[in-house]
Amino acid sequence: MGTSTGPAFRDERAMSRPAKRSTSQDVARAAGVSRTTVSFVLNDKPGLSIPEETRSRILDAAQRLDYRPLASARALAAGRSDVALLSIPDMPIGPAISRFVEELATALAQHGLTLVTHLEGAHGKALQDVCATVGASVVIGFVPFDPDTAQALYRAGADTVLPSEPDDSRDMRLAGRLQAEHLIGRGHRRIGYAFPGHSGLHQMAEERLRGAIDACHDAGIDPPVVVTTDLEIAGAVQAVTRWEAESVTGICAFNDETAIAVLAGMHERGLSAPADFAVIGADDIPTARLTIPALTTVSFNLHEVGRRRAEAVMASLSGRQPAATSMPDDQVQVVQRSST
Amino acid sequence: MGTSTGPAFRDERAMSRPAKRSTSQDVARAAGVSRTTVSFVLNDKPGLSIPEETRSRILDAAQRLDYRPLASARALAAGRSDVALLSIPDMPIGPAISRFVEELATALAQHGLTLVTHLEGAHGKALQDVCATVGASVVIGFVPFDPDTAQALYRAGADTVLPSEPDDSRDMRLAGRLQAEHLIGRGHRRIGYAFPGHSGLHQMAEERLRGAIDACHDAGIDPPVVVTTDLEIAGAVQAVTRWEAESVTGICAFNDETAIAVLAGMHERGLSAPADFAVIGADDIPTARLTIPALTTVSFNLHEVGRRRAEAVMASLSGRQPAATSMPDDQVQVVQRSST
DNA sequence: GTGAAAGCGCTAACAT
DNA sequence: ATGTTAGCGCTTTCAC
Repeated sequence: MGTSTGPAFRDERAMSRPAKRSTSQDVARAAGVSRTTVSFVLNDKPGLSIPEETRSRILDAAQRLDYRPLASARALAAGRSDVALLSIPDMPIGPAISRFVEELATALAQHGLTLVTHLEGAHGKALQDVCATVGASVVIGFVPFDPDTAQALYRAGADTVLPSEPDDSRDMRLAGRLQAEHLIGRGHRRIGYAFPGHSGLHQMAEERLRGAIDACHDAGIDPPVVVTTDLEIAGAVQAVTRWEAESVTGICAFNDETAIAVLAGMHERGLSAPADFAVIGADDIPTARLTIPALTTVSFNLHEVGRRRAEAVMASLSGRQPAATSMPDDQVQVVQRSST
Repeated sequence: MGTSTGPAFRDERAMSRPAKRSTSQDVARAAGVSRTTVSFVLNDKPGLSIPEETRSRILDAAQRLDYRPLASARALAAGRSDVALLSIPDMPIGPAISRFVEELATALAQHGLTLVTHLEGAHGKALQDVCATVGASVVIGFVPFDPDTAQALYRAGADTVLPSEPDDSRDMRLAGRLQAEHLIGRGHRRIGYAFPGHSGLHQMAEERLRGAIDACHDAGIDPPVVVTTDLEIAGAVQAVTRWEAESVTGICAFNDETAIAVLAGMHERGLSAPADFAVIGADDIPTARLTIPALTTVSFNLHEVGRRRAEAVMASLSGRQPAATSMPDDQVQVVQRSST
């Protein structure tokens, strides 16, 4: 293809790396004002009345030059950053979680925060290092961080770390409660609970289980027969066998995937839902409606949950009290399908 | 609870926000040297022979003060950052993807890069803004970005954007090819392809489908009968009906979830695998072994894939050619279960 | 080998 | 209303 005259030409335009970023100085020059004014306009600093003319002239220039403030410089100067870091525990990520992340990101964006996520499952980089590296001013977890970790995060530069306290696990508890109540409402008096095998899920699972236990207690029946069920047929069969022995008739699964395992275990034993056992999952993942039979499950209004979490973040950032959260009724509810 | 004497006391220790971060100045002072030296030691600048004594004195001080360079300052001064940003398309995230992310993060960490991810599904923040905000010097996508987007990313401050060209979609293609070859190898001469309904998946799906088409071509049989199948029973039933009409006997599904939908559609029609149709998925998600029957699927060695991708990133960062990638045989292969 | 000094691009007092 | 100025914490020439 190439002639022997020299490869230099090709390389010239090989990587079309465009013009370098433009600086606030460039914008100032282009608009015929000083950097200060540019800064004021672009951050529309309150308490300043800048002539519409100047303003639009600056905005124009910025637009034209595709100016984008350099994050590091801005952060350094301002002493804060717009980055929020979400730490996702080492757990199987499913559609439920990603939906939540998206909603949270969207909600935070409306407050000017940019969300990025870090998976705890990745080795080689501790959360506080990540926090420092991206200069996050907010770090958000699924469950409260233990004090040491939180401390480390603050030292790594975080302004606020959430969730700070118990409050936020209410949704989790509620899911478990709804599951059990649903089963109890349909006449089941002896409940089983399928607990996930994956250790990253334990904390969350404890909360959901707690909710189920509470519901049983309130209904005056025995607490659920808890059996660990990982995502393998063999284990599921064992679990099912155990429940049979205990005369269980309704099973709450930690989540939909665990529920699917239960269903598989039942099938293996020649049993089927809802006749032999009623089973209810949680999270309402897309495949929940594709199981045989379709899975009754607890569905979260992720949009609302994300929004609420974002509220909490903003409140905490501005030192306010995280406004009393609305009743969660519209945030989580069971969707009845045929497995119960 | 509080007396009227004043709430000040409680607030004092309410938030145990620890001592402020220590600066390189602090370390310098504590070690009795200048900031320069601290910087040299901590970044162990090459070509400098600093006495072991001084060095350890500094390292000690840094340790003791839990010193962590401020990312924004470092980035500003050095003109580069250690942040890599992975953009995940708007698609249902599953265990496969999260595993990949973890592996990639781990591999990159070994080269000093910190990976964070951004979900495209989140509205309100364009990728280039996120890139700028976190000061990423590397942006990684699943499929090559279109030129405009890539351009925007460079302007947003990225040093390198990947994947740059076709190359990286080879794994995708290969998955489709393996699916089809598996079916063909088992005697099927008329193949169906279940294409995902979710638009975020299309690009990837095209690649996989391409691989299947190639395989059919190589085997001298007709290309697959492609039917879009989203994650609903109704659609799945239609798809199955179509395949019946076309005398298809083996079905490649874009991924395991789509395969599950196919299985559900078949069940609804009173059909079952592998007798009526053989079906093969892709990704080997945890629930693939829990379907009825257990799903034959294509499994990726995510560890290897992640590592290779990290190599490519490092190569591109240092301007090198992305070393010829090893044969992919050990990176993707079909795992035979009972649905075929 | 180590330190002094000059910025990196931006924000925020403080002038004007 | 706009410009001047002084840093933010760090890296990195360039002298010593």
